[in-house]
Amino acid sequence: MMENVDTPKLGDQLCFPFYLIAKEITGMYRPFLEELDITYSQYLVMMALWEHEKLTVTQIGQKLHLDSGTLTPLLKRLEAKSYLIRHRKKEDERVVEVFLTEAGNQLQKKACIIPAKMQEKLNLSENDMVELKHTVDKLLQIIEK
Amino acid sequence: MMENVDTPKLGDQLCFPFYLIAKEITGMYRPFLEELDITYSQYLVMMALWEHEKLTVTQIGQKLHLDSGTLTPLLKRLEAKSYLIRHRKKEDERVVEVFLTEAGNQLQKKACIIPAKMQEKLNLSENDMVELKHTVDKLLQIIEK
DNA sequence: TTAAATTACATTGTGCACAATATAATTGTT
DNA sequence: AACAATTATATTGTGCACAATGTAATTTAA
Repeated sequence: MMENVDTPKLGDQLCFPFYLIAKEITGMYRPFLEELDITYSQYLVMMALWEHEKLTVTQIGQKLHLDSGTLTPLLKRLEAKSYLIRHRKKEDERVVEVFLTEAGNQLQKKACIIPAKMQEKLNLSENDMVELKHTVDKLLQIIEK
Repeated sequence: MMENVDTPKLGDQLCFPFYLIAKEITGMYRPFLEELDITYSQYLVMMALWEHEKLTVTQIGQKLHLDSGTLTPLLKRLEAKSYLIRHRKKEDERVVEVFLTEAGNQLQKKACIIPAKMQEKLNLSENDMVELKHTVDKLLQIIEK
């Protein structure tokens, strides 16, 4: 096993399965999210706002590991759909605060079914789910060291 | 645990850690791949070619789970760097064959160190590595059902 | 208190990823 | 042989993801 270590092969490495899984999982979300007219990344932002209601761009970036180059246009699209409002803070005009709107709050109710739908699609036992989450969180800690 | 199941939260779900891990891992490859002047996706294509030398666009797409909309421009960029050559098959002009060039073959020698460098960066025990690969491959099978 | 450094976003440019559509060649059917 | 269906790739358009750079506001320090 692992013969010919000096040739990088698709099947040998950890990176490729993770790349694939991330793609496949976001693909599995797509049909559900299309009904809400949002993308997967937009869903991540909305989840952050459902938990906090008001966040600065920097705070969202820290939570999602995204920079302003990604977030600024993404937030503008969510604002265009009126799921949130952006405006600069009075006390410090450098920071842009992002507020959940009523429409954004309503969206949460539609989104509630998504986790259950996904769990159904994945069809993992509660046990496998917990184990997998544990493994993955451990790896995340290592990576974020 | 898992209180308040009807609100999708970042921390509760499997999708977000996988999204993060995939991003972080490709980010870890970036400095090594920059030395070869290729991106992570281009590295995947090159790995496929190092194993086979000649592949059609469809075959590459099947291996990497990518469609022609992604592959065509990507392959053109690799061709511009002269790591591969594309041309249509004589017997069936619909299919484009992709050939590894000598420069592409030379690139493999530079790439050989990458897996070891990555393993070092991740700093996982051989045991953790095997266990993780097993978990991940199992999930991939479920997803690809 | 003014210059320098830092902070927070925005902008620009490159490169995926994928849906939808287009095009051209081949294959299958009658 | 002629037409329809299929196949393989290309094109177009949208939306991330991220590096590099720009800009304006704030903070720090001499």
